Amino acid sequence: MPHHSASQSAASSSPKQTCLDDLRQRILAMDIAPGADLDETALSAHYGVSRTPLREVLQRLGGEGYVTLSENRGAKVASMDLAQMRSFFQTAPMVYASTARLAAENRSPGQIAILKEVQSSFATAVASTDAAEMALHNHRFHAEIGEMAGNAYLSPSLRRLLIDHTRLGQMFYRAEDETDRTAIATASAQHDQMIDAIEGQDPARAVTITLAHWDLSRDRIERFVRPAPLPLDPTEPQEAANAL
Amino acid sequence: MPHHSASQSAASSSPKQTCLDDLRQRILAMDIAPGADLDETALSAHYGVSRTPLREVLQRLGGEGYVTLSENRGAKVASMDLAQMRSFFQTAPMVYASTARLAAENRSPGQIAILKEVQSSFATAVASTDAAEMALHNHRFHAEIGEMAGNAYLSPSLRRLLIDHTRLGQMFYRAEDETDRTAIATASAQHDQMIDAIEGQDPARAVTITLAHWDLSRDRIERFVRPAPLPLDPTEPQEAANAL
DNA sequence: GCGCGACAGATTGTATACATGTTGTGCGCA
DNA sequence: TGCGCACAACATGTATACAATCTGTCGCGC
Repeated sequence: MPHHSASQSAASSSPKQTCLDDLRQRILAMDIAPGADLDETALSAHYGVSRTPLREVLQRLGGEGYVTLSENRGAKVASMDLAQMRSFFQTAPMVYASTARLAAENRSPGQIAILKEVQSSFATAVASTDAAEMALHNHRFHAEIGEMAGNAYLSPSLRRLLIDHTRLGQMFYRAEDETDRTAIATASAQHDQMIDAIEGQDPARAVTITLAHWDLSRDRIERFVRPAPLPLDPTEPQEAANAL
Repeated sequence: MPHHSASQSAASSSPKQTCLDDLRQRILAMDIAPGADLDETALSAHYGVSRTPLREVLQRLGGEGYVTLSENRGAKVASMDLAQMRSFFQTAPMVYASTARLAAENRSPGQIAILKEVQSSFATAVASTDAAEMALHNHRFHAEIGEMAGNAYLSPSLRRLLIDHTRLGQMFYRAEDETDRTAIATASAQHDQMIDAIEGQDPARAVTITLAHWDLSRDRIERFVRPAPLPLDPTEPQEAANAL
């Protein structure tokens, strides 16, 4: 079996780093399902590293919240049970808003440049309707805002949130109907507004836009979790029922 | 050199687990200073494990925020520079308050029992004026409230905050004058009140007490960072200057 | 005398072999 | 036929040997 090449540009880093990055990406893209076991032997063969560095990678992914480790029972991809969903919706707006505020206060010009580039990649993915790429670039976008915030005490929670948000977002970006496509366009426009607010060091506006962005995302996710009921009158278009 | 035995009861766990727990404890107690390098060979000899599991322990501590890892340059104990202090003070009240609210909402009876036991140990340490034990039991107390909150997205930040709060607290608990001793007694009383509020499922009260607890702690820490100036009139007692 | 480059020691990173523990299977027995 | 125990196959945990990288020092040349 040939090695699974990382889809990103990442050029010439060590095989261990490649493995780390690729596993993160595959988990985010739900290429590896939540709850799946990660077999050390298989993965080490796959990435062409021995088990020793691979296990270190897993330990690290464990620390970042991508996987859960249990003694003598290996690593599993972090699950996304419904009990956690409640926590997710409770916690996300607070952490996102705080991060946006801090990013607007502390951002450096170099970081603005990076953020714009990431957003450009995101827009490209949107144009090409590549769901996985959208979700991944959206992840990078928000992770970069986390970097700007420069708060070592807040970022661990932000990272944990973004993992599951990205995985949930796969469903969002994969959607095909017109309403969803509009929502994605809105989300992209909000990214541009966020860049503006952060670049202009306007914390209040950055928070406002971020919360609007969150509301949009939350609505889409909830719509997915609780999908449109079948129309009571089968002759009526489903869109109407969905609008409730 | 004999093995550094873990001071806690932890009985018969594996040497690797002992190593993990002991390193955490020593970092929290500032027995290993912030910024100190951790030598793999020396530590593996010290704990009687080989470098392989020791490195996994370090990876894990890295994920938890106890140490920072850099490529080909080993592990260092997480530093506590002044740039981060600002973030610490900004972030702590929000995270602590949110955690307290959730703990009051979600706590289970079994967890209440644990919390009371931890608080009992804390009170014992206070009575015996053992600074390191106070700080460690205080850590466990707040970590247990984090468990009660049961929010996987908030707890990473809480854990990161508690690490540095405990390290800063070493100074607090070590203090010797009457004012500080009163503050410690107040802190302990607040713990009892927090248990009450959480047990009674009163989120608002839990938050109020938690914020008061934070304010007390913050004042003590600031007092330490900006110590009392030498009295302009050397004949006057130093306490007066401190009161400003 | 100062700076630069090469070497040596030390430290980290990786691979492989082996030990330990877990899990599934099949046989025997009630 | 159903339950339980033993064993085998497999996966994880650990140790040791080796490779690669970094760091400090010495010596050479400018």
